[in-house]
Amino acid sequence: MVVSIRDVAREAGVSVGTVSNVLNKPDEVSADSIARVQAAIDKLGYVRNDAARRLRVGVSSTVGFVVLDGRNPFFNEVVRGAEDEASRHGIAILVGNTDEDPAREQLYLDLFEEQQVRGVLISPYGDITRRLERLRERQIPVVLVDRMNPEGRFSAVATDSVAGGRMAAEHLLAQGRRRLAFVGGPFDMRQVRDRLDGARWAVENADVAASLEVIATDALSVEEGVAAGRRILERPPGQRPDAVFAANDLVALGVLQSLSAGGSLLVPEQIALIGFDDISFAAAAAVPISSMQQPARAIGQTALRILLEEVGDPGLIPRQTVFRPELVARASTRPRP
Amino acid sequence: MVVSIRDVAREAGVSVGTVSNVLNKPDEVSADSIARVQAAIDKLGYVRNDAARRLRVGVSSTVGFVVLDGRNPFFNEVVRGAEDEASRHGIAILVGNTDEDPAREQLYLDLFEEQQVRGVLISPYGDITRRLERLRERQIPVVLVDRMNPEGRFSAVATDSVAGGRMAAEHLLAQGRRRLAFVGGPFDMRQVRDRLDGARWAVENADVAASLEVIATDALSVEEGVAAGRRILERPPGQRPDAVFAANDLVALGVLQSLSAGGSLLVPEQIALIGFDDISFAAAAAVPISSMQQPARAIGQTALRILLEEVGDPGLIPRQTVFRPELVARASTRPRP
DNA sequence: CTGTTAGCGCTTTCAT
DNA sequence: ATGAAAGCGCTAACAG
Repeated sequence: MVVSIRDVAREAGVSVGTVSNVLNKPDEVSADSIARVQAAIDKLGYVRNDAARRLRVGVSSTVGFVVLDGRNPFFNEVVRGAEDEASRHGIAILVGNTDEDPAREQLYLDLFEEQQVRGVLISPYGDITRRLERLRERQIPVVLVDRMNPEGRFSAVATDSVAGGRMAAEHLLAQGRRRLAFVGGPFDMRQVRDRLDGARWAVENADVAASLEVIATDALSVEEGVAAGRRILERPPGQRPDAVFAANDLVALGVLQSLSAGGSLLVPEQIALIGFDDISFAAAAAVPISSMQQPARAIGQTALRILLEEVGDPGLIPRQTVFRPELVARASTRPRP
Repeated sequence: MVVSIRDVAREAGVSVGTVSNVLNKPDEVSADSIARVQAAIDKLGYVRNDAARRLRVGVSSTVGFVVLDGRNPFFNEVVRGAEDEASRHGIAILVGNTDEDPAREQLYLDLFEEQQVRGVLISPYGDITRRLERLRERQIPVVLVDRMNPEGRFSAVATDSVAGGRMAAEHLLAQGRRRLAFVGGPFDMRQVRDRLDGARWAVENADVAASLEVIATDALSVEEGVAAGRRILERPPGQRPDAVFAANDLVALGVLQSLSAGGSLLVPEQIALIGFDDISFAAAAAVPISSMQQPARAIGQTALRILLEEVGDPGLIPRQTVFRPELVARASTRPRP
């Protein structure tokens, strides 16, 4: 039923070694052999058994990518970037979604380890340095994505979230806003803390008197954004912030949705709004949303490139690649007339 | 360096067979052995070598999912649904993006076949029945996603695109629109043809005199939608359609973006607009976009469930599961005042 | 350049 | 209930 390299060899009238060489080192084989083996492969419909190959060689040609939120277009762009780079090296990417669930994070890491993936890209949720170190002991390099690794134990590719938070808040202040609110959470997500820290710094070091309150959410989702927006609406108008910095665009979209429900349209006249990531849907929103742009595609590409370099040379010193976010100002933070 | 079942056996003072049994059939092993093997596993940090296991048993615990467009939130929801179901069975999903490229479609199918995945979910682009049949010959079941298989050779889970197209057009007609335009393409995508066919049927069988023109795009993307919208804008106002049915929400978002560029805001007053899929961003658009909702999550779940059933019983007769799309009417198709 | 052959680590008989 | 041993399909080392 199942065609093995043996069958191909018999059909082509050569040895299994030759067939293997045709597959792996064609230049060490005569043209004649190549032709006959190819013919046999086509005739028999042979497909190499990757398990056997891996058992022998010890590594696979897949890279695992543990993603924080598979429904966030930002991450999909990052994956896309990694994929682009991977396909150039004949590598496929196995994507595992954790949805901010540590148990699933574990599950996928275990799976990848069993599968002896060539390397792991991960946008980590909790603190899993230990787990990742074990992977590396097993010769499986790890590159952190969308998150720095201050201790420098792992290579990381990310955007400078602190700078991004600062720039976002500075932009709001420059537009004349003074009562800022940061909407986001949970705070055990490093990116969230960093963005808030940056914003806080900007407010504290501003030339003008301004305040920053925190409106915490349970996740970075549209739904949580909607809920946060409602909480703002419930307040008497005088006590509302005059600007909202959402931890990412999904939250921003949610906030916008509540704030403009019923045609009230408070944005940007009464409340300015800025998000983070600059997903493509931010520009198409009811009120085009300002955002801190991250080079998502480039992040994915770079991460994969570094990963492959570490595969090639395990002794490589981990390096941190930091992209600078860029302000994309749109209608949602236009100054009041 | 790398810990094998042999090392565990030695450490625990049992044979490799027993270790294997502890791992796979714990009830055929004495409690004492289980305890000692467990201890040894923990101490040594043993991780099963999936390649060896697979070589022996012949199947893996992954399912491949060949996706048409990884950046379409609709597909991400479908993947999510499949993942939910998969994680319940200890199965991981390997996602491959084709971006409507037949070559990449091939590539991923080859890869999955080499990897002996447990089964394949696929939203196919071209006609690859032959290729899929070969997979099935190799005991790899295939379930089509988001696309029916009229010949009934494969199980399929999809939304009734013809009905959806019909309902969308009927809705536009009911809002008093008469000059409809279908924006979408390419037409070798089955879903696109079906949606158009449904719309055409509705127009031809309407009580009123109405027309339907086709504005073809090269892909179902926001960019292509933008381009199509521009072409509409270039016409003299009298020759523009008074309603646009976009083949999916990405295209609809693009069309909306051109039509409302420069603050002209033709939607819905002059041109009504409806999309397909009801991705979450449709509701948050500049003008909330009406759409034909597909139960994306349920589609993914169902597809995976059927796939696993076919894994268990390869003789199963293929079945077609069809969901009915639901109209979600929003501002973009509000009747003219 | 080609053929022969030894395992990679695991599961699964088959004895015991 | 446990141990011994065969062998899954492949690659790489070696001999020719």
